[in-house]
Amino acid sequence: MNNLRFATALHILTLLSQQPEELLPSEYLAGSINVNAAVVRKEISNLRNHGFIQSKEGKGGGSMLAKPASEILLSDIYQAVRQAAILGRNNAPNPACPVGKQINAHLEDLYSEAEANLIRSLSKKTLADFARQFS
Amino acid sequence: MNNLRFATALHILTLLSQQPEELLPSEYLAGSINVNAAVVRKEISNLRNHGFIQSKEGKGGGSMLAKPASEILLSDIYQAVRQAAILGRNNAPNPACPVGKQINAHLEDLYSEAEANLIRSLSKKTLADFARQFS
DNA sequence: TTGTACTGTAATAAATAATATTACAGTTAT
DNA sequence: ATAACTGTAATATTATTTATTACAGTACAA
Repeated sequence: MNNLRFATALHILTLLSQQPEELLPSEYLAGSINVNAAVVRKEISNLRNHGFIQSKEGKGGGSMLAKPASEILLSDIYQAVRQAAILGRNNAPNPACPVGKQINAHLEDLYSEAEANLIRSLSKKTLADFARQFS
Repeated sequence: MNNLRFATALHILTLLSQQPEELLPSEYLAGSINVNAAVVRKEISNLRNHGFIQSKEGKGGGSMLAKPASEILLSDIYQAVRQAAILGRNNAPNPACPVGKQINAHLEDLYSEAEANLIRSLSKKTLADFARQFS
């Protein structure tokens, strides 16, 4: 997660939540976020697959929220853009070493637990809570 | 944190905690972890700066824990290798947009809160707790 | 006092990952 | 038809991470 995806996704969703009746084009969203429109469209595609957004093609098209901002948890957004374990990747340790042989299993346990805690804490806020701060 | 540093650091410290009286050379540690010895020495240097490890140069030298494993919290290790916010980086959004102008401040708040929760959860386990699983 | 086995550190290279750019076929409104 | 969009893929660029190499410095031990 040393990347821009969470910030980008949340930015997109915040903008959409402010005009929930409007179809906003990707160029407009990209202009506010200051990234390339193709990047925005790719993230929108992901968020759409997760059911947060619906889009319309063609002239006058764009994207809007597919459900109320109050029903989208920040943990849902996190999980939609999640790519790797929160505490990082593992090595490929030496299986001939007693520690090396077992460490990845124990690291995985630790990572899942830490991530479950993170998700629990993010699930306490909705997109609506986050977006409300901007009005 | 989409990297190997947390896993590497915890692996080093686990090995050291198993032979708390011995000076273990970086080549040996690197062999168990299966990374380059220079990488191990660099991480050791960082962990030493944080007071977890002491090293001895020269023949017969190596590293050992500088304090009991029961006094090293997993959150301390996390903080020693931490490089970026847990939820990722921010964009450089358009300041002409009302959302773009404010979003980074709100993201920072969210990141700090999430990170504080993570640290709290990691602080409940010590290196000794983690290493105990291997015996 | 010399050889051996280490550390500490830096410079560079290589590999991997993330992002930007470009392009264009397909869709819809007018 | 034309214009304004989306969806998606291919490629290029940039950034980040890791590996490699090198070597001066330190300490032990014969």
